[in-house]
Amino acid sequence: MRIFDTLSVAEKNVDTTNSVRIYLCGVTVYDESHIGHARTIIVFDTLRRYLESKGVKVNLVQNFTDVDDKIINRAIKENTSADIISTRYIKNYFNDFDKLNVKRADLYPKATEHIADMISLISGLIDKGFAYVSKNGVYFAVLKFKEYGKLSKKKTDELISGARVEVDETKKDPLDFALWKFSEDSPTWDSPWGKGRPGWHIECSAMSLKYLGSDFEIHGGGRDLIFPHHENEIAQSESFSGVNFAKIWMHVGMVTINGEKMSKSLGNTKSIDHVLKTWGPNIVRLFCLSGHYTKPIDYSEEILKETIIKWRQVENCYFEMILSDDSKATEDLDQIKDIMQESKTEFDNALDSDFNTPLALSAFFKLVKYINQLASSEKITRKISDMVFPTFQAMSSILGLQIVQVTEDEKNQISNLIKQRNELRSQKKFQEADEIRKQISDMNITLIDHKTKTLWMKQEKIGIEN
RNA sequence: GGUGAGGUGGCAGAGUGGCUAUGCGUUCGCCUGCAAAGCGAAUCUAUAGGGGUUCAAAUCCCUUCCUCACCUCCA
Repeated sequence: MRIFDTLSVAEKNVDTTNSVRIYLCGVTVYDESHIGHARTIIVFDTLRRYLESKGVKVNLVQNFTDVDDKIINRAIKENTSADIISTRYIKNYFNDFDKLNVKRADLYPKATEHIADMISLISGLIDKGFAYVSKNGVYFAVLKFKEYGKLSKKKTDELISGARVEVDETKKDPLDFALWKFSEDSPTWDSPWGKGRPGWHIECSAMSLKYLGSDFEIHGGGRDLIFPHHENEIAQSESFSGVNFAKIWMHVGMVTINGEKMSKSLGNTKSIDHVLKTWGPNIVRLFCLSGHYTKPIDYSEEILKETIIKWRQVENCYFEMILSDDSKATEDLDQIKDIMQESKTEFDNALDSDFNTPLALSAFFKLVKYINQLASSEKITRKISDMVFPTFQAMSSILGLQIVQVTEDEKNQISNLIKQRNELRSQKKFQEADEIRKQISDMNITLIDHKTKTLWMKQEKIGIEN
């Protein structure tokens, strides 16, 4: 599998001989998550599912930033503690992402639980001459790290001339960034240099080094983290360890709305709670995977509505398969097998080639469409379904799609009602038949009358349609 | 201003030299008691503008215009 590496500006092979270690920069827990966060996390969830489907062991670590000025400000505003705020939004995070069918990472380290690791990393950097103590805190001396700017392709002299660097007289150089900030206001921790709290960047260096080592396979996050966050992580980590940090830097494009980046500061976000209520998890996942992960995708009702139609086709395909029977239709198993395998090969090849999910989706939909074609011409049989179903399931599962499940009781109840209805239809008692259809539709079941049988499917309820 | 990524049919979105994906939409049709869903056919023959290289370019080179992101916290 090849993935585009931001650092070398080229596709690189992911080494899957041992386990694939992935560090994903998670969220700062001071507010609800939005669909921008969801995209990045769904991309990595799908990547992880794909690798695991190939039998590759994945070790995914995703942090929570639970010490930060934004959290503290929110706590002050609500007259409560930072701890209560971060706990609340971590809970909120899991609630959202469980609903989005995102598999839990192997580990969710929190910054506040790794203060000691950060302190020892900072000490190491001071000892090696890369960091110094000043009046306001401990700073990383950017110019000591010769390769600074290699990820974001920025030159240090141009950065200095940029006027927006924080003015702080106590720093030796305006580019230097804080590893530890002195503070008397809670929350604070003791350190060899004085009471305070860690800078943002050091937490990811400390936690990734601790759990994944100094040269793990993939470090990921949103594109907006390239500078300064990931640039600074590289400076810290490589200065400390003396070896190259992550092998591949994988960055996910932004979700835009009306062509503009979705962000808290612009106030144009769509919360996960909102999109789940409006579109549901499957539509959101399909949407997030509908463009190549390196490019921006635009959130618009028009596109999301289009996605509903695609999702209905998947549902249709699923129910056609699970409810197929031994009709006498002629089968050409070999041809069907070829089409099925072709679709899966295309799917895998697309993902192997820089995780091209839109191309993979088109391969998946080729199979879906083909099955629906067979079904439409009443050519689908139990044998065909049994053959195709595992491949369909494999792809759905990699994409993290979940079709509404039905119980045996429901199945029996529905097939009884359908029998009654068809009886009435054959007697041309259409009004009564329609009443039964209404009854069935109240159970969220859609009927499809084929020539020789009536198919039913339990469709996901999509908020916007009601 | 600097750096990076882009500009593909009505829309979304693949495609790094030749075979011009895929999906949605639109029109007509099949199926149906009606519907819904599904399916079929047709439609669109697109590659920001201008040059160039080549037998051949969306794909390579030059140039103009435009968009977005980052340069401050951000997924």
